[in-house]
Amino acid sequence: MNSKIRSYSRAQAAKVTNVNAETIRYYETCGLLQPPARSAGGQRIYIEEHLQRLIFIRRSRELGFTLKEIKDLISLSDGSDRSCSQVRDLSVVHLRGIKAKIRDLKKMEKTLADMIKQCDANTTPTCPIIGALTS
Amino acid sequence: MNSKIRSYSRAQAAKVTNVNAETIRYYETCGLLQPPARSAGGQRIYIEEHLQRLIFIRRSRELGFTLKEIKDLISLSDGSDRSCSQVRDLSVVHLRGIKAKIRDLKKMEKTLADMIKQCDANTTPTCPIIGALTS
DNA sequence: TATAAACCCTGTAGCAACTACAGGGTCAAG
DNA sequence: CTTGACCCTGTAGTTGCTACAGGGTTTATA
Repeated sequence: MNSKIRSYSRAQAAKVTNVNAETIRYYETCGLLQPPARSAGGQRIYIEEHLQRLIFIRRSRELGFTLKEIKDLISLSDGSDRSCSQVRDLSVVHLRGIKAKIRDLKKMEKTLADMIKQCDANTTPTCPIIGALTS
Repeated sequence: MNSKIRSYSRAQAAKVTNVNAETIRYYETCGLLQPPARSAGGQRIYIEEHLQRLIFIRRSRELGFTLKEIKDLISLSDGSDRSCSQVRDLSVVHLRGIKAKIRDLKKMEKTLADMIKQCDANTTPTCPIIGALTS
């Protein structure tokens, strides 16, 4: 027993999660990150749970989700008083959007891969990347 | 012959591309969209090429790319004086990022799909979505 | 062909999501 | 017990839009 909980300062949390230290504070004011405990002197003390959520937020942002959408997604897992059918409906909506994003990214992926192949073959690169997402 | 080029007002372009009319003007000031021809009265006249680029920009934004990154991607195809190896290197970098995004989205997709299945089975949803992108 | 509705122009101001100070307090290593 | 690295709050700046305001243009229609 006696398992100590590892804690982190803001700078440490920033380093581990790769989220800017100021941004961490911002997410707290937005209600995206639950306010952490404070030291006697008033400094924030983060734990693993905060780090996990920060990583989730960062990766979701990188995938083009808005903070509102991320709040929505988080609320699916934070035990808020939501009925099973509400969870289902919200999930279905987001799942549709995610599938569309995967489709678009795969088109881009193919276009770039082809472009690299062309370059490797030393043929003139026509680089038709715009076409990838217009059809 | 005598094939007429179909042209569009800003509002028409906005409707077709699903990009806000003000945003279209913004992209022009940013140098993301080439300035279109103007009517005698000074109003912008867009053609197909503009619409294609606008759709590309919108979809890329939805996928989390910054305007700078999009400018970069566009420059791969606009015949700028870039060497084949430069095109290759830029493509490789972006390809890596795109593959990572696809991986993350697939994790989210699986998590949400599982959640929906759970809900359909009427079991208590534990909704572990945060875990999806933390590992 | 007059005239009104619907659109466009530029410029500027507002919003979301950060990011970066300023001016001061806290903490821990030496 | 000091000194440097960090933290606090608040505010101001940046990016990427988005929405006016005040005026000109276009077009449908009477």
